[in-house]
Amino acid sequence: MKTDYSYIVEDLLNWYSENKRILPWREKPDPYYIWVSEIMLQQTRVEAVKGYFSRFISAFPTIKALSEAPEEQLLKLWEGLGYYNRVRNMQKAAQTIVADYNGSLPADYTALLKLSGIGSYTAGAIASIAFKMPVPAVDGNVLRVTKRLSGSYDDITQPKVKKELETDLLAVMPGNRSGDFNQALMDLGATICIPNGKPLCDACPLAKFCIAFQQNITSDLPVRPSKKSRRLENRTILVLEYQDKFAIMKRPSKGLLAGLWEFPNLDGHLSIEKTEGLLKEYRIFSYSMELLGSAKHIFSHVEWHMLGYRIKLFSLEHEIWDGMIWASKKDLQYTFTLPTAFSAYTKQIIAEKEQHTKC
DNA sequence: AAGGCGGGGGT
DNA sequence: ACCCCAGCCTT
Repeated sequence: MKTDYSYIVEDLLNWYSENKRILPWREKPDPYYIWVSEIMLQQTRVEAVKGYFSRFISAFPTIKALSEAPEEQLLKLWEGLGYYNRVRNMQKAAQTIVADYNGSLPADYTALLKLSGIGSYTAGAIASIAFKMPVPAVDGNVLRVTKRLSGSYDDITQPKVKKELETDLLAVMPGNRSGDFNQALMDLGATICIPNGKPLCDACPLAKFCIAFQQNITSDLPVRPSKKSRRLENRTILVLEYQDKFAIMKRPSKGLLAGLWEFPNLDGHLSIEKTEGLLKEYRIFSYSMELLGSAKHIFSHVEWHMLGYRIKLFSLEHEIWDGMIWASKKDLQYTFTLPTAFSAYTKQIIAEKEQHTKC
């Protein structure tokens, strides 16, 4: 079903000229900056990205610098932002750009789309904002705004629905201000036609065109089927300490939190007795143990209920687990990337006063 | 087409 | 609790 959006263009652009948000990546129209911001913004709110963007650009001022970065440093700069494959894909794309495009992003929608981590939304955003090409950039904001405008009950999780909208918007892209048009839809979605709570239709420049507003059905749109429920996992976290260093291990290279570091942890909630038994199996006899209490972390599709033990070793004669390393407090702060899931335990360590074994 | 993949803020 | 966020990749 085709929908005509030509009637919104002028009012939307006028509204954007007066009301656009001031954002760090809007200060200089460098395609590299636009790209970094768009990757960070995938499924992530503007407010969360602000603190990461400038630090990342300072650390890697050019695509070449990004292409050569050590993975550990990349992940550390991404720590807490989530969806860590985004930054690995971005580096892979940076290497392609250095090899195939002389270190500059191609001003070509199809070429952008082929780069790792760039889908139809991000290709459209870079092409229109950085290169002024007349292509749409359809994200969650744009889907919400347009489905309310047209009063459509389409399921916006269907790829077909997004493709149709891209076609409809392509037909009305303003040739001279395509980037502004795309960003206007997103700013409107983020500040007026908001996702949670009542939209601010009184302040909306498009209310006079909006079917959802006229029919008072904004709270029903857009339509998105409810998500699958999460599965619960109980885990036991071992904060092993020896001479002011802490045991950490690298997670597998695939799956949840791939390649990040973590405290040794086990499936299920282990009692004190079970944990003592486990330590005996590993031939650890000289230690003190303290119950750290529980912590919860919610991912989109899993929920961890964690129980922690702080175990201070008084002697260490042998390896405990393959691949385990001992990290100082500074290493935990500045070098290794630990997911936020463990923050209840890491924060406690970082906050402790420096221990002085001497004197 | 469906599911995996983080973390946080709003209601 | 449940919602969704400047989505993309793999299966």
